[in-house]
Amino acid sequence: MELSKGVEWALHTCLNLSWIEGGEAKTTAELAAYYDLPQAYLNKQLQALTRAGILSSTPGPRGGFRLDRDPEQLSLLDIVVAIEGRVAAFACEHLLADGPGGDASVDYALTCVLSQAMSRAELAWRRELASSSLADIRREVEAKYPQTPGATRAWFLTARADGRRLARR
Amino acid sequence: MELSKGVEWALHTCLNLSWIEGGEAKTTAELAAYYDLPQAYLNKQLQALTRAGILSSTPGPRGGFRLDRDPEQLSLLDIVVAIEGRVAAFACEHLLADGPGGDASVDYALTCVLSQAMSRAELAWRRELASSSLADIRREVEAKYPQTPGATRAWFLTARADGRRLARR
DNA sequence: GTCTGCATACTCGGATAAGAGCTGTCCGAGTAGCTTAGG
DNA sequence: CCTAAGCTACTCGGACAGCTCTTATCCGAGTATGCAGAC
Repeated sequence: MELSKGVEWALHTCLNLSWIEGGEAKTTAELAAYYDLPQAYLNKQLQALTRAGILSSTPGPRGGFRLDRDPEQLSLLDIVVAIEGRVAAFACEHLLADGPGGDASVDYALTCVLSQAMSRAELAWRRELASSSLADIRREVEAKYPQTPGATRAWFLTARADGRRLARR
Repeated sequence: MELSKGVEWALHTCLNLSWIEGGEAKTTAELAAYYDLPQAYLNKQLQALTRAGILSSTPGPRGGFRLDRDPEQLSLLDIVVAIEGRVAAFACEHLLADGPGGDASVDYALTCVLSQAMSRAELAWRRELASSSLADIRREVEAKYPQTPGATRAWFLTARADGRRLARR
């Protein structure tokens, strides 16, 4: 039970995109170069975010990705689910159905006490992630590290200038 | 991000063992037959539980596994960790260290706001699992399905009688 | 009858394959902008 | 000089391998039991 690395990348990339906000799209190459990530694989994650309606993409020159949702309305859970697909689903259906006195017509996810306990834990996890919006994170970072937004913006400006070099990676 | 099937098996098997309690050890074959599980693979999970000090094992004839800890002192988290090993650890260390202004000497797991948010969620999950002991689960099952403990005990008695047949599986 | 030694069968334990999913990579479809030729 | 068509280069998107971890299996080490033989 390990989270994909893509989740980490997606979270930080969404945060960076929320600071850009020039209405300007950022390419996979730029976003990957920021953290020195494999370009093509990050692109795969960005595709997933686009399918989920979190980012919007435009092909061709001057294309790239931009944030397509209000950070206030974008929770960490949205991002995690977009990348991971399904989340750890724990259900005892087959187990109890195959045991003595098992009944295939019963939904054991609802009756099994252990299954319910595991679901409560999973729910607590989801609730915690759903309670933090990207805007919350942004505010917290700005409070702790006031220079971060400006530094990030500046980096991406120079990156645009050096675009040709980045593309060679 | 999917939990091992072994977690589910381990939870139910520990619950069953807590009902047996005759001081008598149950073999992998018996425990596996109860849910019609692959014997050798369940054995692997039981080994992990033994290494974690949750079960105790005795080899040879009349051997098997028995619960080696007070159900009051055994949380669901203990069992999950025993099977899964490590739990979903989310840390942004390498990511931020490789970014602009990254510093290899900084522990970003403590400074990164996103990492902290993810840790809070994981903590909520662990706390929820740690708050349920096996004894709690047992009490709840006995309240909802009073006949279950007796039925389980009875099944394992006949299984002992039919031991030879089970071993052929 | 009782004790001792041995053979037997049984159970766990770790070492060993097969499959699924995550990780990483590459090339094609489509588009914006530049170039160039014509009016 | 202005316009328009074509070309170029750039970017996303999905299809294609490599690798780690989960799933599944098998055989060997060690032990309690039952039996046989001696005292």
